[in-house]
Amino acid sequence: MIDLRELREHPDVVRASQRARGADESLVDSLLSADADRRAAVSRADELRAEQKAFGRTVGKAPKEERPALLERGKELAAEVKAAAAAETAANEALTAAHKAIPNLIIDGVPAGGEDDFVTLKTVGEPRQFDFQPLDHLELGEKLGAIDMERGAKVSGARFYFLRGVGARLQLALLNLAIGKALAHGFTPMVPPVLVKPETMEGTGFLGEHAAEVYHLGDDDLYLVGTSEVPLAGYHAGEIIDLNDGPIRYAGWSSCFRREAGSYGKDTRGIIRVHQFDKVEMFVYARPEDAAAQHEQLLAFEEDMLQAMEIPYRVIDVAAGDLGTSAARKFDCEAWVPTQNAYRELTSTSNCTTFQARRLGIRYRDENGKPQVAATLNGTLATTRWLVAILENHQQEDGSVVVPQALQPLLGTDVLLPKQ
RNA sequence: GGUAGCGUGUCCGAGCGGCCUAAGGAGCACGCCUCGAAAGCGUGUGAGCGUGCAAGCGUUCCGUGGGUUCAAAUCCCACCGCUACCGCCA
Repeated sequence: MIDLRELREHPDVVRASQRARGADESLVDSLLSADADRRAAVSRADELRAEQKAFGRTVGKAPKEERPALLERGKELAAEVKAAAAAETAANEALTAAHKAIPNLIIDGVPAGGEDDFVTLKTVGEPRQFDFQPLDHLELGEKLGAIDMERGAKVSGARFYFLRGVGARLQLALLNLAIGKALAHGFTPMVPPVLVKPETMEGTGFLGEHAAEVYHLGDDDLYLVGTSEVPLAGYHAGEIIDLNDGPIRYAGWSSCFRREAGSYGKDTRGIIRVHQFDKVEMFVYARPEDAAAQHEQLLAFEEDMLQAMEIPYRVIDVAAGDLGTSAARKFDCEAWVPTQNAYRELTSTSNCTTFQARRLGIRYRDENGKPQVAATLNGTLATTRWLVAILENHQQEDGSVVVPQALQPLLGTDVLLPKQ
């Protein structure tokens, strides 16, 4: 949720943000009037409650014979207070609805427009020229005995898979490397719950436009997380955290679950787009003034991992209309996938400024000891999808795959060989 | 899953219908005392919302949500959590 004080003082900034996102500008005026309505309702209810309270005290002190008359007036007051309280509740609900309808304010410099209006910030490495016909990751994975989609489908359905043998080991090595690097950067490793309560899922903003993406267990009213961002953001919900020693940073390792509703027919081959995958995710709580610098750092850590995998990639500044509700800015790293002749997203880091923390009630004390809303950020350090880029970019003509140097100690080999 | 007990401020803990604007203690902060410290003494010590330039004022918050009442931390109902015991279980 955006800052209402900011909205009252600079509604034009909010309008401009909406415009850049291609979102509805009139929502800004709806929110302004809902805000004014609520404040009027609060004032009225407060006044009536004060009157009732004072009156109630006089009843308590009054001599018995005067009470019946006073009780009469008391009942009237009670009815008025009840009505005013109901009006206040309604005004609050209307405000919340209008408030949730507006996505985060974009940061200056974010490109306007939709999915295709991103700006490429840099390109690192050269796409490799093959002197043979490269295989796609699934063919390679099958030759290596690393990926089994058919049995994944047999056991669980479409978009499920087994990683086996060197495939399973490759993923474990990759995620371990990510955790090791995170640890070296001062992150606290976390293995979070992957089932969360409605209020946690709601608070992180995933039940808005992405509601159809989320698995829900009806019998228990719990949600399967699509990223450990959800439990890691919920971790400090409702708390006043201590940021005096700098940002609080976690690296979560979890399985992630996505329904992939609406993506029928897209990326149906292999493990690019699946219902379940594993991920190491960075999550940062920071003072708002430190958020932009933290964002740059998260991006740098992602690039460091990609470089360790020796994969060509580019970094894009995602356009406003493609940011999602909570993000004020988002950088994606896209790795070169040879058989698709395209860059595909491997990491995504978002600066959510105070938007997510406001909804979750995450605050810190400023230098005056006053509680202030914190900023939150997140970024990907490694996922199952990385295997696609690793396998394809490092394949050799005989179907073997060279292991990136950084993973060799973890795998105990410098090359993965096809099964005979 | 069942039964019982319990959920109060940073923490401990009293309170069991109106004087709760929440006792008392601990902790913390500041001041006095001291060469310095401890002890002692004094003062202060939450969050949200509204209003105001501000000091302040008003209101809400005693696990959560409903209800009873002129009036609820206090009574009633439901839910959640914790603890103990019983049952079941990888």
